[in-house]
Amino acid sequence: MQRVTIEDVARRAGVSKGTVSAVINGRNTVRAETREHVLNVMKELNFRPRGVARNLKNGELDKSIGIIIKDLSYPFYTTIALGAREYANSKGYSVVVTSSENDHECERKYTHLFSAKDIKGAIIAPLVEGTAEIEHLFKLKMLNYPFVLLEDVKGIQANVVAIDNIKAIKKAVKYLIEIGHTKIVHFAGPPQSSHTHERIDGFRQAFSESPLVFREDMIVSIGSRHEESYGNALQYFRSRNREDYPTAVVCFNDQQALAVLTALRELNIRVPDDISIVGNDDIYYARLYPVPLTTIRAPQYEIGRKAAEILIRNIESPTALPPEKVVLETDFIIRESTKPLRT
Amino acid sequence: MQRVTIEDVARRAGVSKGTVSAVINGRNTVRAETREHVLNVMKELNFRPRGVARNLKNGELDKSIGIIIKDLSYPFYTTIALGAREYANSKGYSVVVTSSENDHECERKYTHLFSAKDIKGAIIAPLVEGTAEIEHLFKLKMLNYPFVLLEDVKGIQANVVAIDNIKAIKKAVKYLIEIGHTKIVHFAGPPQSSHTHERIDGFRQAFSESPLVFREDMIVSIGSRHEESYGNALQYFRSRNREDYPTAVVCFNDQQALAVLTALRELNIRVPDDISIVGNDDIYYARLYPVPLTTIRAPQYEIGRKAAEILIRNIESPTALPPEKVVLETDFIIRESTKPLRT
DNA sequence: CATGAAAATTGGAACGTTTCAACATAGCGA
DNA sequence: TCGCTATGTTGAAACGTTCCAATTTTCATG
Repeated sequence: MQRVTIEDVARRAGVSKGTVSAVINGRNTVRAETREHVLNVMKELNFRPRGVARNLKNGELDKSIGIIIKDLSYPFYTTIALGAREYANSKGYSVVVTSSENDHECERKYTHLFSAKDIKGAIIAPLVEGTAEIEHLFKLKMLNYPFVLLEDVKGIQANVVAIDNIKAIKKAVKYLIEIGHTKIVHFAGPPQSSHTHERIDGFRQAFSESPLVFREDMIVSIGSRHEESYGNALQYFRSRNREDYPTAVVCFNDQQALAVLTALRELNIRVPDDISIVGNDDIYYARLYPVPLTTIRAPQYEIGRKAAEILIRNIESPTALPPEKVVLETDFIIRESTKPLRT
Repeated sequence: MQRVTIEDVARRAGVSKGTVSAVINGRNTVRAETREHVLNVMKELNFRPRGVARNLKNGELDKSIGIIIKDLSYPFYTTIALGAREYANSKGYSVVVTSSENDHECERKYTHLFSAKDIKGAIIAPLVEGTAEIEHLFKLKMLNYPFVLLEDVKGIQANVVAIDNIKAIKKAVKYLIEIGHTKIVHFAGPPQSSHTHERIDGFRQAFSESPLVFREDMIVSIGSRHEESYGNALQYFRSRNREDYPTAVVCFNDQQALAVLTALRELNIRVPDDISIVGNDDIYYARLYPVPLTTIRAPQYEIGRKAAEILIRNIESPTALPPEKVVLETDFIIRESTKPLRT
């Protein structure tokens, strides 16, 4: 079955291609009668004009950028997308969002889609599991396709907008130590995120810079998806005696922290009276919780905005620009899920 | 400044267009030396191949659909998007998401973008404020561009996947009446959503089918964005005496309900002891709240999946299909934010 | 009815790639 | 040295639109 083209419509309607084109584009040079007739034929043949061919002739008319995030339902990422959207809109760009849902193949597929569709550039939250599934990023470089990464990826020179996870976690842990906690645990995130590893490093470093000693069992990998972290958290606490509980937990992110809070409620462990909890990201919903979460605030909106700014600068530059790397500051926000240890 | 084309690269590199094309596409018919050289020239000229031209020659290679939601940070919509994504992926389609953020102009712009980029079809959560800002939908129809709406839009024949808001709200209100409530109020949503109007209607009808009488002041429009609803809710309760409080509130959606809960906490009004609260949508985060929200569960995932199914059927059909309209059932989920009125 | 202006229509070039048959070259064995 | 392959490279046609100068048709007017 062949694609229906403007030519088929023209032939069937007994007019020229030019006229059909004029109808499609709503030009007022067409007699009402002719227009009607052509529209009918279009409908009859179920003719769908090929956007691609229209664009080709017209040159660059649309300005658009794409974002590939990891998890469409995690507000951290959608807020970044909204920040990017704000800046992009102010420059006349449209923004389309796409989510890899932690699947490498999807990430690859979407970078391809973007360049194939002439989306002018991309902001990518890259999956960095293991070593080198970054073939597709090299391909983008070959095509001189502008992109900005939201996490550093080893082995590739590229624009990056990131946050200083190590510094952020260190600050949180040091605070907990200051207010008297010694039995502190880090619930770590999924292995395919560079955030996970950086946060673990920060946790370690905080200890090595304190009088306390770090032990391997202070790092517990429980994931960040709700069901998973909820289950793991339940199991973690159930499998040990009350006196072996940590007095403070630093969570990988707020989503995980909410799962942990849910588990603790289930177990009748009070926050912050029995255990202090620190989140990470400062997502919107964590603020609404009746015990508002102490957390590390990542400037999500700002991350998106900055990434869009760099991206658009690169898109609009006629010459290749040297890669930029921006590290944004986090804030440590003390709310009500942490409190000094009673001694 | 002219666009750099493959021809420029070829000329500068002293080879033919065909060879440059072969390099770009990683064909192994090119001598390593030649490849290097061409790549260098590409970089030097900052040559970005035009995806559009590549697609034109190749015909239909990509399968992709787009979704336009209203609010990227509201989980109700992202969950729908994930449902659509699941089905679409199973059929080999990519999915790009876009958000109108309640702006008509954005909605229009994105429908245009999708058809211009040959995204094969769209799922649209339409803004239906007032009467007829639906020019762009008619344009899509003219282009025989396949789309599915997530709310009914008056005046246009189209595929729709929706939920029965009226029935759903009636069920909730009747339940509240059954368990003894008489002073019930509906906090209504923003005017540009058809959900708002349908839910108001449902509320009214529940009363007209009960012994109780409906009064206009039972409908209070407080919006659904957090800051706005939070502020309005605070003001609502502050501006009247305790004995005039409703004993139950039916909220427009869960996001609004969470804002109301926050306001009530602020005012030391207990839920459900002083006031029962019913949400709507059953978003993920409302479940985590320590007083899990009684709510009307919209089958978000299913909505997305069904919409994608209809959309793809239309995309793949060579002939125009008659519009389909699907209404999905909601569940009324009783959790802990409602309780019988003590008498 | 002839005329000229206005309105409507036509058709070929152009957009920037890919494709592929044809051609050129290099390397090798006899 | 001469074929013969295998390997590289070329260049014109094709993809499906839009554009626009040229042409035809319509219509009002005297």
